Amino acid sequence: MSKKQEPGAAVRATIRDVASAAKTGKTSVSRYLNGEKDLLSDALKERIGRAIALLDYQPSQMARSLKSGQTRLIGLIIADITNPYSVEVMRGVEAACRQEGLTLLVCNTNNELDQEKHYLQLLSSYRVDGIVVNAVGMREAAISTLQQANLPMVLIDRKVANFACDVIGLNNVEATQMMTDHLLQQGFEALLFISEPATINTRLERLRTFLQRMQQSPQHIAEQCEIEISNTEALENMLREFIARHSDKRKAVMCVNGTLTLQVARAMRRLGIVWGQDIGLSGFDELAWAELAGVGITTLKQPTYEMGVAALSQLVARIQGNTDPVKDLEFSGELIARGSTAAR
Amino acid sequence: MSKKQEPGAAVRATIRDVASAAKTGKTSVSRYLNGEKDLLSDALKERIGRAIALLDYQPSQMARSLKSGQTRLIGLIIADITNPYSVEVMRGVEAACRQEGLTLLVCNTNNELDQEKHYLQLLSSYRVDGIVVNAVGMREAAISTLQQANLPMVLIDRKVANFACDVIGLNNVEATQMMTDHLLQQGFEALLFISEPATINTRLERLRTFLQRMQQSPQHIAEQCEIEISNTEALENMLREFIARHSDKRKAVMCVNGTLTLQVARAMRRLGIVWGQDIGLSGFDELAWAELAGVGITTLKQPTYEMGVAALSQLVARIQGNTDPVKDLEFSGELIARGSTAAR
DNA sequence: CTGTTAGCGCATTCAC
DNA sequence: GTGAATGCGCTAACAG
Repeated sequence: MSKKQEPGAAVRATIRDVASAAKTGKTSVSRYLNGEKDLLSDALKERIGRAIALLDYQPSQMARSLKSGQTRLIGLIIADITNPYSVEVMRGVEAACRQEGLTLLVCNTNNELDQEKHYLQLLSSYRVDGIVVNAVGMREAAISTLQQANLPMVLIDRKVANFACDVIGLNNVEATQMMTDHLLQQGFEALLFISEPATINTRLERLRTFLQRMQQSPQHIAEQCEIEISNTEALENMLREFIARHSDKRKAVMCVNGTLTLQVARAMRRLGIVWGQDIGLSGFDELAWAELAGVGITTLKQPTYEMGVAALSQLVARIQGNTDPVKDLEFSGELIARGSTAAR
Repeated sequence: MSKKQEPGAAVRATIRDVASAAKTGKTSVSRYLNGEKDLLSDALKERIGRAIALLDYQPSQMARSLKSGQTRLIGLIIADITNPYSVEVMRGVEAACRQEGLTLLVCNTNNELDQEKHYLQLLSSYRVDGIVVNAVGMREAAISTLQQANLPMVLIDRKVANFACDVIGLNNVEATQMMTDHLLQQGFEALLFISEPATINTRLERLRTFLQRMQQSPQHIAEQCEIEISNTEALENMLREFIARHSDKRKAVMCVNGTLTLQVARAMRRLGIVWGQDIGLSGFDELAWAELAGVGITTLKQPTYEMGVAALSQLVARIQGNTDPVKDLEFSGELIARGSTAAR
């Protein structure tokens, strides 16, 4: 039973190898790596340093974490990495992690509950110090798993029912009012709120606020619909019908998020409907290409980066033992008006 | 010294706790979790199952991996998560991982060499089974680190000089020829190749092919320039001058990647230059909004998802001990012609 | 069928 | 200053 090795698996030097190569004990090597200080004689330090370089030794974080119980790792679970919104938030979290000397591990759940559960489980079992979660939904199935893993956690954008946890998100009421008021001010008379069927609080809050606001202007028409984002046909029909229904009025649509805005714009393009002319178009989430699409698309920009930073900051506080009551951190959005909602 | 606990850190039950709660030994619990099979009596299985549920026990992957030396973890290092191209590749890698029962950990280096080194080190020290890398650059600094970590690795898109490693990428020669030929066929007479200064092979190959192809049509003008993506002013000047220089000719630009195409389009918009009319516009990488930007932007679409799948597939082969000579897997791109390069 | 034992690689008392 | 011994949580031989 000599040092037989698998074809691909290289031999990893251990602390023991280094110790014997440096003709010393494991303790000194460990000290060299951590405490270091001045507890070692120069001669020993020299020998150990050479041995490490020679063997290309890398301490095993596995073993190290097992011993210490600390990983300095943060998990970020994202529902849809395809969404630029999420990516921007991630960048904020990442920058903040670096600041704190933490390392970020990102997991994409692809909007699937199974995956969310899997990653939650995984990160927990690897004993990350904390998790930032952009939850898939607020259905019950996820909740149990989330509660089960009782480690510091912060939610982003989407809340989870019956789960007490800090949440970082947009001030949806304020934002939706801004957007609705903007459309009304620009002279639109019939408004359509388009959303996906997902049962997330973000969608519900925006929709509710929209409807409430519209009730204050009974002379205007408020409609809403839910469509599967991938069902292009349904989307097209919906737009066509909305326009036909209000042929004599100035119409506008409001999309609940950026991904949807993209699909709606595409559908309009296919149908030959021109935003800013035939119809008003606006949506939540800023889009990098918003100004390039025809006369430009009006968006509601979220301070995504700052939100990411705030999420990590709150998480770190929890990790450090902060036990204040659960907080709901709401950020203000910014309306960026473009040609798609220009007044007549 | 009783069970004193830190404020935030919850007590995690260990296998020993479960064993004693179930009035049995650790081995049986371990068996229950792994081998399971039918080595356990029903009564014992019952007891253990209850104990696990009661204590909310979750085995520590740390300890488990330490013992087995296997993590079933794959690391993905991405240079710029902001780039939709990377995200699409990630989705392919992810799907393939799921297929193989592997778990993907994503790290974003933000195009910083330091971060790349850090993550490489980290993933290696956590003994992931393999790494898929979208390298920051091909400068020497990175190479040493890459070589140091001698664990299965596959490169995506960008090669690293002097580092023998499988690479999955686009067939840049073919793709560039397609794009160049397309522009010439559409009647453009002066072509400008715009790229970022980064020293990555992808850029160089595309540029080289472009210049070579243009040499075969001496009657046409070929120019090239490098600009910092964040330097909007330089970009605008460059465009203005190119247009002024060839006022009597049909002109077109070719952007080396999608991020750049976005910036170029923005700059044109600011300058009042209309693509498809004043100038031709095309770029590598498909863009979700390409058809929405004015008359549409011509792009060269890469089979990103498939590339991600292929990358993981090759990595798995290496992990399983495949020692074939290093491969260069090149995928064919697809030219998607849109209004921005329409013939007169 | 089930429990005891011995490490995986490392950090850490505690002696020398 | 330095090193031997112990245990983190878990798996796998090896006995009963």
